[in-house]
Amino acid sequence: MPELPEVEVFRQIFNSSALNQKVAKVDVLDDGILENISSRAFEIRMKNATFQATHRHGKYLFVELDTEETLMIHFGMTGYLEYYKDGEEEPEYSRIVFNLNNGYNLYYVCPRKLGRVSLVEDEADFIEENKLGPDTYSDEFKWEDFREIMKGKRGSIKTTLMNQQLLAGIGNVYSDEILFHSNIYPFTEVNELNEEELRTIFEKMKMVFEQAIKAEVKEEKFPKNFLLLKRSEGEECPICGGMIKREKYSGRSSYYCEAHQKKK
DNA sequence: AATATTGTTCAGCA
DNA sequence: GTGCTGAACAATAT
Repeated sequence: MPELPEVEVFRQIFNSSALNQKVAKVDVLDDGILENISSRAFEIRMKNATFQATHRHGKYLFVELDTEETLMIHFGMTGYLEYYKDGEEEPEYSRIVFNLNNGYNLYYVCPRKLGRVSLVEDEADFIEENKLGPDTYSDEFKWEDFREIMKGKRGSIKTTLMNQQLLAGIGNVYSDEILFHSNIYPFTEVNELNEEELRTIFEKMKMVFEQAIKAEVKEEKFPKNFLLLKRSEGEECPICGGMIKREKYSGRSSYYCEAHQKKK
């Protein structure tokens, strides 16, 4: 479930491993992952490039190269990165292998092949072309911006939070988590929420992301009062002891506490 | 064997 | 234009 915190942790792992390394050779094992570029062109243009810097926007990871291009990585629902010394066994479901000059390999692994990788000219242009909203964990993203985005919206708060064109980075799991800590029922209409409730959602969003990144998105390191450890019908709410319910919405499961996230 | 899972995109409809 | 729903994409775990 690579949402904003997972991608941020992937970025940090990338920074402490592959950053500043030079690509000796790239193997594309499945060209269905590549977007707008052939595997042959990708392999040629990546060869001898050096990874210079990383940025994240929402669920997207960007790696600036020393060529005039930027590597764009999106993880879909099941993607992740692995970094192993050459000679060790290749992870199952590897789709792209970056052989590096330092004798290590960086693997883009994606069992369900819903991720996308591409080379783009410019990160800012990519964000604009894809009409992505502001990154919700950026320091530049303030309460006033959030309030402005929510103004006049009609749909449910959960769908609105997950709309990448409004806000970049929140998916199914973390939208549930944010609303859980905000004491708000996920299918409340945005226009039914008052300013105080919106403010709470904004604050909890920052808190949830900060905690998740601090925990390196490892289950055992999460605060014990997090819903994502209890995503199953009938579990006990770690905040109030109420019952955790599940509701299907457009093919996705939402979990919430019946007792402290009441319908309006 | 059937179902749930996860993110994005798109078609069809109100 | 906005928002909702379901389907499609892929492959696995239960």
